[in-house]
Amino acid sequence: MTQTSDTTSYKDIKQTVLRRIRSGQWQPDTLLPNEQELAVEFSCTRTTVNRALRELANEGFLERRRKAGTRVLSAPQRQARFTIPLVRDEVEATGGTYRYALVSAETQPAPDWLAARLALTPGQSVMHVRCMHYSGNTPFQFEDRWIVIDSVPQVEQADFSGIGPNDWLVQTVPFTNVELTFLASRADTTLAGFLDVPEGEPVFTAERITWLQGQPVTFAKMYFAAGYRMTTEF
Amino acid sequence: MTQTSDTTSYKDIKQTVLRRIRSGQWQPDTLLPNEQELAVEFSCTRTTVNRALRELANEGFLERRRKAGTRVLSAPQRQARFTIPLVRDEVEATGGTYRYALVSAETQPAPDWLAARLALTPGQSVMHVRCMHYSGNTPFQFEDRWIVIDSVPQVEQADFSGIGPNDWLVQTVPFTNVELTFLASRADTTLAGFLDVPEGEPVFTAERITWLQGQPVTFAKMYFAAGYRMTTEF
DNA sequence: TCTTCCATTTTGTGTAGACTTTAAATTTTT
DNA sequence: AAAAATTTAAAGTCTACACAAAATGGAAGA
Repeated sequence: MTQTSDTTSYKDIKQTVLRRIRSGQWQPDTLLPNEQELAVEFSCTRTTVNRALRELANEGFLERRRKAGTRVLSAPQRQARFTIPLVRDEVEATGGTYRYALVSAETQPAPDWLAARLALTPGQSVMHVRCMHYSGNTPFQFEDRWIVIDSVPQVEQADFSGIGPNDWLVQTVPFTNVELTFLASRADTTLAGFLDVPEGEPVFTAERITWLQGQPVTFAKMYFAAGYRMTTEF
Repeated sequence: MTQTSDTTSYKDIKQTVLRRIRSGQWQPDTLLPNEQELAVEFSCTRTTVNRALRELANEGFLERRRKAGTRVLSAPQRQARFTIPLVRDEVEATGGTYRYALVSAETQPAPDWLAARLALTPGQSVMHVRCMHYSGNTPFQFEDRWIVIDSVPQVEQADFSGIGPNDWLVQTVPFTNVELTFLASRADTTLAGFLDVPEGEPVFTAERITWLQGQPVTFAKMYFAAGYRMTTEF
């Protein structure tokens, strides 16, 4: 039989399974009927059941193991998905006017802590770029970035006075691997000046390391203005 | 023909497509060949190509639209997936011994800010639970939580002296919806005491609101010990 | 020139069936 | 008993095909 209006779709199955989990009908650790049985129940093929259950497992509701079957996860390992927005988009989403300003850009040998962090050879050349992102005239983010020149030689010709290093990199270098860290740091004198907050103020901070096929490309520290909150729903 | 060792799998296709994107062969905004053409190239069915491309789109590399085709996303909206670990797991993963201590638990009318945040009726009863999570004898996290009694009536009989409210809730109440926020806050006197840090210290903080079918269930603020970093790779 | 409508292309999803892989469970051997 | 080999159940993936749905681009009409 082919797909008609009365066909059970994989989305319906997902919904139904979720409802049963949430209603407590299928408690945590419960073993679900196997795909074949569910296919009979939903009057569809095993393929369709498979897709529904596979996606629910991806989303962290179920655990599936060959031969062992499918069971409801006890502590739903729900994973928050943060879509890291581009600064410009984030500013404009709040109704602000995005403005960018370059603070400094210079080539220098990598400081020891950076060399250690990125597994560089000591003294390897990096471009150090510092810049500000504003929402209107209010500081939004201070960006402190290092770019490994050997990995992105074109960076020596780049002009960061009009375009932010992140935008430039996104356009220029693909990447394979990102390590993202969130933390709370304290505003030192310099940072306090840039962000226009009192010295010692807690500052929400994101660190981002980007690799291209095992080669370190860039390390960025992004300091957000006071009161910044990173939110996600799931 | 059936699946043999020389069959191209959807995983191979994903790899190949990714490689082409990363190598620059398929630049951002490039329109990919359609599924039928790729199926011919990879000597497989369109179904298999479809799965590969669908997953890559889910992962944020491609954008797909009917009739318009599949194209490489210009600014890869890579999404960070944080798996929010249970505190116990997190402590034990670092080799520490997890210890839990209840600080206080009392039923009270919801404070105004909480009622506003959770859309409660003013003065609705909530259980306010405060507790500490330790790694060995080192403070790891201070948890400040409110539980809406109307949504979880059993909470009045719960005993939080031995089990943390989060563990209890996970076992007791399914949930449908979570809002998670990260921010940097400042340690006030109380918090500084619990976390054993100087007053005014920046503290990495997570707020979590949980809903069950539109009903607010719980609001939790989790204050992490000094130096805490939340990291993910993708 | 502008709008409306329609054909066409491309992805989306389903059916039916087969073979593959993993690992749990059982049996056999030591 | 314990270890090794075998069976077997369940998910994983692929083929081959069909129809559905969306949206683009062009044609027809105003």
